[in-house]
Amino acid sequence: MYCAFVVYASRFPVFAVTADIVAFTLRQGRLCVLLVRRASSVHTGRWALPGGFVHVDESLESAAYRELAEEAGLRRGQVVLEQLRSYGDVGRDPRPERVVSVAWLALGAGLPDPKPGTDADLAEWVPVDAAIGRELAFDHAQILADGLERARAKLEYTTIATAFCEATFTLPELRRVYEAVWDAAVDPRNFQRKVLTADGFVVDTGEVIRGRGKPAKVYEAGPAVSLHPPILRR
DNA sequence: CGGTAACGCAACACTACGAG
DNA sequence: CTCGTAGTGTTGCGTTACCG
Repeated sequence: MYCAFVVYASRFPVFAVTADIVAFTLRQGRLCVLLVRRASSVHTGRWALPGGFVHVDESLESAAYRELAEEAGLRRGQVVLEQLRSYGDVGRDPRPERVVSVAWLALGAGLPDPKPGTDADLAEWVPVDAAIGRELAFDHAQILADGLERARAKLEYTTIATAFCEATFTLPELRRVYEAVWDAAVDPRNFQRKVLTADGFVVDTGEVIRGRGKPAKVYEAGPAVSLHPPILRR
């Protein structure tokens, strides 16, 4: 267990560290971000990104996973987690101590409705355009904007888009991921050619899924992590 | 028949590069 | 420098296929 009362004399000012998470998922074809309504300490009642203080005996990454679990009921394995950047502007937190936040990007496919926990009385998936319109606590609007840009850029150069899909998917489903994250239309003809020429992006399972039109081929994520050549935004 | 997906073809824009 | 060419990427059109 971590000890809340550490008797320690430092020659340097003591900083507090938090982990804040920009968690994205797709719901009804729209890119949504996880927001919680703060129930404790400062900015009570304001919407914010899920997050909280890092314990002295846990890693930064573990703290991010723990906050996702505590504030939204999300488990490891449901999301892929990547460090976004850190935020340390003086005065970014109204509390007396200096608070530095290490922000994380979490991506997951069809994540379930969040279950609010300790530090939040309400947690929900909010379409990103609506989330940007809310007055988020702290500098979370900036963190959200940075996370959104990171996610958009990662779709260009990595195979991370498959993290928004189920284990198997069709090319139109994958294309709708790009369209939702980029908030832009993607040409189906060119998209298909780019995906299939990118080495190891997707693997044909040999199955087809019968929907309204011609049966769509079913693919699964390939072994590649980075995209060669990249699929660029216009 | 209307809607959707896969596919083939070709025109067009843009860029890089070497020859003159 | 200009010009022609090759390569790459974009866009549009038509065809085939399949389902409700």
